[in-house]
Amino acid sequence: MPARSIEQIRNLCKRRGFIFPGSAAYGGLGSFWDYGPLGVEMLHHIKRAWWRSTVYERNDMEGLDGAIITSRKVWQHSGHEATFSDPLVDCKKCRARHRADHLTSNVCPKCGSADLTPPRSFNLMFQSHVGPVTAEAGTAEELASRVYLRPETAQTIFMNFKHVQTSLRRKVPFGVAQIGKAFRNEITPGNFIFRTREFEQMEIEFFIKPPQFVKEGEKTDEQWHEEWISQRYNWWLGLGVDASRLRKRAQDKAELAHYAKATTDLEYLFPDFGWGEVEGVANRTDFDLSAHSRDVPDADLARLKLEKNADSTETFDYFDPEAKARYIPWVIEPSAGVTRAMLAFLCEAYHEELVKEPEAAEIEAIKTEIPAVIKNAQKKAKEARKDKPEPAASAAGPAKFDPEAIEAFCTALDEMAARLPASLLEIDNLLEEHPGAANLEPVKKLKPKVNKMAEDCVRVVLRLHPTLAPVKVAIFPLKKNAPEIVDIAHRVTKQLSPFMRVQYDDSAGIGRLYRRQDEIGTPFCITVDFETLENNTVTLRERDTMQQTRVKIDELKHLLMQRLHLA
RNA sequence: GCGGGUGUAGCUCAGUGGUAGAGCAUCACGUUGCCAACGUGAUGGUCGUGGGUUCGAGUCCCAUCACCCGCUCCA
Repeated sequence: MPARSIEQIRNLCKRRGFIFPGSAAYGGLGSFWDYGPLGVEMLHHIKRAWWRSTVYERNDMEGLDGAIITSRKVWQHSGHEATFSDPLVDCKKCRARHRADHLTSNVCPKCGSADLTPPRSFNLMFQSHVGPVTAEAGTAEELASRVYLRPETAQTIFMNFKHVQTSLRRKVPFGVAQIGKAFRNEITPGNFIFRTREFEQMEIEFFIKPPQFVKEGEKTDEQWHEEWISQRYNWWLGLGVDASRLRKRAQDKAELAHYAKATTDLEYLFPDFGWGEVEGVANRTDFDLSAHSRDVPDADLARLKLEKNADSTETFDYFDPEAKARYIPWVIEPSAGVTRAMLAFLCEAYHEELVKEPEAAEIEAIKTEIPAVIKNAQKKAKEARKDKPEPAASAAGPAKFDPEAIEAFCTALDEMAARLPASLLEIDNLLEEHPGAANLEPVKKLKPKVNKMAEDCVRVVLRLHPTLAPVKVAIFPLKKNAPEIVDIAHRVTKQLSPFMRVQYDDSAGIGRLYRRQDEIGTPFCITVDFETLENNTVTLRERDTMQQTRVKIDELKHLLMQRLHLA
């Protein structure tokens, strides 16, 4: 069972050095996060896996790394400046939100109240200025020096379409991949690293023939779109996401962005907030390249609802030597979030498992206690049903005791109790999370007992795909007071270090050392023991199965490189 | 931005106006022959921040910030 809540992931991330709150010493800065030693490893692995699959393993892709700070003109002509910045006012009384420039007076059109917030600019782009500027906002001088932190990496790919095409002598169809940071001043960030104001994208602009130039037997824009959707979908599955928690969802007409002919989102089923977009694959047509081009036929401008671009010095077209024609290519854009990917992979990998049989006597004690809890709960449910006409469940909030929830809770608890001890973790979770369990006194008494027992018998393990694991191998001496064993453990560490991230640890008993590594998803642990002294073999312990095999030290590197997909 | 909640040691939390606490974690020493062992000791907190009430504030009041939940928003 993957993570039950984002909170679990957030705690683990902080405790074990994946992700820390940003600017923490000064009280934190809303929704900015710093990636710790393990987080940065994982980010690198995600990005490398993406780059390998989209650039190295194809023959029709090139890479790019564009500047983050970009001319204001880029975003004027891409359409972002206009669509990203409305001055809005809120009515404090009825909470309706209106565009300030649509108001005819200082009165809310909905309820007539004059109690409005001052207009706030909802420009989602972070801006700055190049050079020393003292000019007042909005003046020609200020606008001339204004720059934006890119809100997506895509536009810098468009700006470089011709550079890449000519310098690498590419023929359409081909694509350009970019990984990099993007910034959006989101009104409502949240859900840990799911929506943040600073984030990282992995984007591809794949340039293809416009429909009218597609010949018999060549792929249409729709076919390319489909191909990329399935290509990208499979990438997620290949890195360990279960198909039951990953879906393709085609956006309907109303949802589509102004530039897109079609978009399919890849969504992951997160705990707490459910399906969330981790990647979008859009058919952007020739909108973007046309928008940045100087010479575009009027008919195309009209079709794309674009103004003529007098600022641009370029036309982003392509001479097709076969068709002997010049055209502005269409674009398929697979655009994934690095940080969202990390959250999805962590949620997917998080598991709590029973690894020890609980004490039979304690299980019996709980078994006898549960029927009493159920009986009491049912009594409460009955009382609550009687009280229902009371205003308990009114606008003030949900009732303290919801009879239906309580009954559902009782049914579930009864079923689980029959399956003890195997269901210990489920019961622990049920007592903690089920709405029907809230506020019940006997539950409050039972909870710590179950929780304690569960904690004693459980291990937390990140079943990360080996490619994504921040630490690949941990190396322990079985006994840290045996110098000859410690010595070999150090030597093995040194031997493997150039090829993979390894961790040497001798600061606890062997069991604890294993658990620590399980919690950060280390696929393999190596233990140097007394047998090593006799025959030069070590114990190789696997994270997922906890099984141990003996491996010759000489063969370790080769074996690990294979098992970790490094060779 | 609105409503509700939370904020005390690295983590989980206790502490209802009178000397800042526990468990876990971390570190050191000893012990330890494979899945969260044990002993001894140590480190660690201006109680989110700022103001106020009070002889005295972690505790009461005001403001502010951050996070969580729900709205709103999300080209």
